[in-house]
Amino acid sequence: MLPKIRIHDVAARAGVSIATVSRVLNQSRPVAPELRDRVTAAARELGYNANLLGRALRQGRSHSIGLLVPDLENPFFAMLAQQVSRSFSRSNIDVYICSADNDVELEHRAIASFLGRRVDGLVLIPCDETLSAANVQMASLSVVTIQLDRLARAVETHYVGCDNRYGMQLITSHVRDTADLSRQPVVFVGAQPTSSSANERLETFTKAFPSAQRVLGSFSFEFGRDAMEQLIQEGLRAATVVTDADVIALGVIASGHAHGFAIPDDFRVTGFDDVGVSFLAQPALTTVRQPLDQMTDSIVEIVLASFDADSETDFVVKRFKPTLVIRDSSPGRDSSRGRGGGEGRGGGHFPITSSTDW
Amino acid sequence: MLPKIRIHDVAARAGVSIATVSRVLNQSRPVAPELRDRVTAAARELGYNANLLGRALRQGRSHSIGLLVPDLENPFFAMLAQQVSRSFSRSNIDVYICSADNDVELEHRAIASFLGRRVDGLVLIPCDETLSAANVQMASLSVVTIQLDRLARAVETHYVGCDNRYGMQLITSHVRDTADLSRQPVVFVGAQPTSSSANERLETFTKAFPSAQRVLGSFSFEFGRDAMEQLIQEGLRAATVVTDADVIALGVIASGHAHGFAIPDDFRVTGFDDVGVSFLAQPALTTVRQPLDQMTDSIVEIVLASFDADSETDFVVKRFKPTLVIRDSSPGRDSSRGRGGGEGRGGGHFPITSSTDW
DNA sequence: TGCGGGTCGGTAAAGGTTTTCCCGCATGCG
DNA sequence: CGCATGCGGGAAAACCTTTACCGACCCGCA
Repeated sequence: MLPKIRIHDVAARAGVSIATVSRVLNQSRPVAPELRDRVTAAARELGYNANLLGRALRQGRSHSIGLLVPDLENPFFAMLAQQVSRSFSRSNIDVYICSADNDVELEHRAIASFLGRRVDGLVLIPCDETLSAANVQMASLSVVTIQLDRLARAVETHYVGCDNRYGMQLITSHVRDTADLSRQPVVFVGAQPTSSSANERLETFTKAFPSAQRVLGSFSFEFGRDAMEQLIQEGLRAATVVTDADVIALGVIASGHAHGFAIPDDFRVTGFDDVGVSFLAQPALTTVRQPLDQMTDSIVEIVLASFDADSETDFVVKRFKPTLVIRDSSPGRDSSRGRGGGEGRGGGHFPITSSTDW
Repeated sequence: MLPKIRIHDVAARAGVSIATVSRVLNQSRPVAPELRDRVTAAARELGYNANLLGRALRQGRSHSIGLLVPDLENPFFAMLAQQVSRSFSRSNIDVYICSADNDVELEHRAIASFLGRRVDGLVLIPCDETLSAANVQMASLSVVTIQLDRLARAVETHYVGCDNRYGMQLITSHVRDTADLSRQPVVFVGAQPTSSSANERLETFTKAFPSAQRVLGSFSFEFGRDAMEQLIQEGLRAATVVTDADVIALGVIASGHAHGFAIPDDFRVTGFDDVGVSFLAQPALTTVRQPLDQMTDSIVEIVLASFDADSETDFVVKRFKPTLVIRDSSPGRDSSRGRGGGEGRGGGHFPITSSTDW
């Protein structure tokens, strides 16, 4: 490996002091044009790449933030991660992503590392509403911390997420309006309420359908499939299956198909999140979409604001309204459009999107 | 935010020198039991968290590696990223993930940042076989660099991937063995050969079916859908659609369904990668699976080896054999198992897995 | 009792950068 | 012509840690 060139080498080559080099490269103070040119030339010729450890150590800022997700294989978190990076790419802040692999212990290690490396901010999607509290707490004591999507309530931080209750109400209203509940009773298949999102969605569902059967597990394809498997085993032959995540819904649909049932004729199914694949499921999945770009843009805003304002500002809590996306897995009353579904998310245009007043 | 405690503070509290504290915390030299206890106690009480910037600066090692993926929304890369993290989690090396968002310019910035932060290694999935070469080159000059899945041939580095030619041959043999090609002619839908994976797969396919029609685009659901849309528009009514990625295949299937075709009766479809959702597509997708865990384990091995061996070792090139996973989108001759597909990847057991001698 | 060697603690340097502080020079104004 | 001011450059401190080096002490042995 090539010997690393230090700012000292550039200074020597340009025949100036290291202070001058630093000033030129960071434009932190005006430098005479001639020297400036000599320095830039020297830096270019040597292929100088500043040691960001030294810089960060001196400045007390690393120009980076950490993003910790519970699990990258969950397409919703992958989308979220991609979108966070994208929103920050316009600033000069690097985003570094870590996966906690759904393990509170790994989550702890990752946060400790991030803090040790002096990230300027931390965006966390806590694994567990209660067990992650200590981890989030640790983070928030050292650096501006934003909880995303999921919230460990025990500790006060900034929070950006969607209004899960509202989202689930969109679903339950839709179901009530369009399904024949006597023929297709409502069943809930969702994650255990160990995360705030799951909690809020489940709670809202239960309020709407207090006596409905509920099967609880994890946010995964496998659980959705297994839960449906179980329901069918128990003799269920028709239902409106409300889930709290697209990944689960996709598992449910797959299992339904595997047993020869028709969707939505036998089982109507709804999801949550509007993950990439959902619009090309068979049939395309009715779901609720979170405005990810707005959410992640507001994260950038919070982080940047925290840099200027040394003054202790209040914690920002942003809950974005999701929108209902009706597709064929649970069609609306005017389901006259046959087996449509070619519209997709590619063009960004969805013909049927309700945003019911609240 | 709390004022950060430095090693100096711990030393003061324990009534020892900072050297002693460092020695206790890193176990770099024996320390008298009594002092040791005083130090650990002090560190715990103060909640000391070492500044890893200072440590890295001094040691010349950051105990971290960077992983750069082209796009996290592509579930294959998300899987890969998760698996890389997992393989490294047993070592004491942190994995930091960045997305290049399919942009060679962003890829450059990300690599430069990683290098500036003095990562101990870099795992790269280059965006583009040729355009990324300069970026990979830059990385490989400073730090042990491993190209993963995709290869920018122009620059010599370690490489870990799967044998794409072999994988595509598994597919083409399977197609030849099981499809009625007079009724369902072969069509290829895949990514432009701007990445080595796409290139190798396309080339192998073309060798097997020189005169087959080919539609080229990008590794995305949307492209798969649009390509199929186009084919149907052009009058295609039945075919064996070979793709070079599951994401594309899923788009193809969706579009086929949208137009009322039956799969595999009208269109047989095959994928590549065996991404999480593929087994619960309707019908479950025939594809080729890469042994991800072996691949990422070997990455860890290469990185660790590069630490000990100061001697310049040869570049490691590992191509793992993928395995064919036959499912219902392109069933084998003995398609007696109805609409099976409930087996999934959950249990890790796949009844039909061929690993043809080579 | 004296001395050599081993053990362990402290002091200080080093790692690469930014930034404060100071100094010299030139310019402008009185 | 003298003084004040301002601009721009350099020396050195600071950020936080690890580690090489030194010195002190203790033990055992002669």
